[in-house]
Amino acid sequence: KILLNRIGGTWRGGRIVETEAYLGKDDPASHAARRKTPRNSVMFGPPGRAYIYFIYGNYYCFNAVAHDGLAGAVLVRALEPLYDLDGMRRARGNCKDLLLCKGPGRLCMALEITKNYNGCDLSGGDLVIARDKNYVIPQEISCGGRIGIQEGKLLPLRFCYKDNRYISRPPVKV
DNA sequence: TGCCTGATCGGCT
DNA sequence: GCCGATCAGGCAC
Repeated sequence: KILLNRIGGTWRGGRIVETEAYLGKDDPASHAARRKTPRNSVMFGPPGRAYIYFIYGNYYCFNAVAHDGLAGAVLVRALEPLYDLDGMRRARGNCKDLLLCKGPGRLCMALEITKNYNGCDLSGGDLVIARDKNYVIPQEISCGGRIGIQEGKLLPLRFCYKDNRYISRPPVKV
């Protein structure tokens, strides 16, 4: 799929090449591992919405809510830039094109995704996940450990195109 | 109330 | 590979 944000009438975004799954109470790394709070409430709601949170005092991370009836979401960790690269370059400052969307914080900067989008429906607004019309040949997808966490790090819940140059880090064996 | 940790990045060594 | 910036949430007390 592709992730797009319409900014000033221009669609900006790219192909989703790296994701991580976060489950509910059985996943200690998930924000939904414990009770529902104002911060994580979107993860407990209907699927197809954006769950966006602020992290490390500096960055945003974008997730798509997944399960219906169960808490869960998919973190989008990297995009292959496809649309409005000039807009991404402006939003990211002086940065190599390879790095525009290479990481969850970076892709939110490039697409100007902030907590203002938390809870929005991803199927028909400005921020959308859409079918990739240029998707042709399925690349090999690897499955491994998630990045940046301690608890739950042995669960094989990170998925990325194996040899895509835009993924944030190589696959992690678990 | 206070302390600690974290789904990160960029700069520096 | 290491480290600081920077802050919200979770938890102990």
